[in-house]
Amino acid sequence: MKIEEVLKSTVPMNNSKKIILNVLYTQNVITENFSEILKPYEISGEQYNVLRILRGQKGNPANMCVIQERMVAKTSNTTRLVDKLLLKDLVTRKVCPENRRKIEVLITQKGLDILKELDPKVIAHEEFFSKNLSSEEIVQLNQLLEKYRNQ
Amino acid sequence: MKIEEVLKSTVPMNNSKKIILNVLYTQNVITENFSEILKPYEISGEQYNVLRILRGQKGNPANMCVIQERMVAKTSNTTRLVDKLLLKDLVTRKVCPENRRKIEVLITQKGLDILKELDPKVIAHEEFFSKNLSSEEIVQLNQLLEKYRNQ
DNA sequence: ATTTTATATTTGTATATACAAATGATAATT
DNA sequence: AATTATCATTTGTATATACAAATATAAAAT
Repeated sequence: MKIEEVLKSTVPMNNSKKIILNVLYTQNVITENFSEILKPYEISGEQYNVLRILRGQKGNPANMCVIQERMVAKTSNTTRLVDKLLLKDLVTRKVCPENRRKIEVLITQKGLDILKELDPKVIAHEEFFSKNLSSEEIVQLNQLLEKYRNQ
Repeated sequence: MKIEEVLKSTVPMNNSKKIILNVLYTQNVITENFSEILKPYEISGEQYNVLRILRGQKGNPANMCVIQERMVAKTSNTTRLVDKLLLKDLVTRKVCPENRRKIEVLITQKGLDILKELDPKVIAHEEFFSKNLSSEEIVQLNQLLEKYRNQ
């Protein structure tokens, strides 16, 4: 559906505004769809993001600032996100012995197990949308978004 | 910047995942940039969205459910958004005489004045990003996002 | 050695969002 | 006419987010 129909726009809008609304609305659609997948596991999208970052570390601990700079939403409060994951035993947290300002966060086996169970569902989610596009269009969309962002 | 660089990804990712992350990250960049514009006016992006919907009504009142269905984020709590706008005298709210379940929300002159003052800044914001693309690319990006969303 | 600056993280607080339940009004059914 | 169903909105509550201030440690400067 075109963005004007989605938002039942009464006034015509130019293509620059349409991109903004299309990106915002598409993000909403993606996020809501993904939340449904995560619901049975009782973790939020942001918490999932942290777990993925930790798994990507391949056994090495990540500090809070490393997690932060790899998050999609850079402004979210990493401390409290890790708090939530800690309560569910999905991560461990300890003070870094070399630099006691830093915190070392590691994903637990339980965390890895949940990610493993989620993996096929996450791939299905990604393809649920991208299957509407040809492989050329997929590449093109990524390029256009990256070009669009570059101020 | 490519999305892998932005998120300092250690593991390679396929293009379907890249689209998800590109959309989510681009939304964040747009929203943060726009919040800066709105900051001096002390309204949030969602509140601005409501004001735009009300102006689009061209003098006709909008009910809560009309506002809701035209919002970009359909899940936000319209009642409380309108509460905030009411406190700042940017809208009026009264019970619809024909159907007392409904609420009629109208933008005030003060609301219209703020929108008018914001208009050029909003257009500049839209073009700040889209200026990176040719007019063909702008059309293409809109088409791809719309096609991508269509399940 | 002490002070200053920079870094890493946490905490406080106000606001926003998500979702279910409650309220009140109208329409449909018996 | 009374009951039930539907609709429109609000409210309660728990959680999330945004942003500034506080804390604690380390490094640099005096």
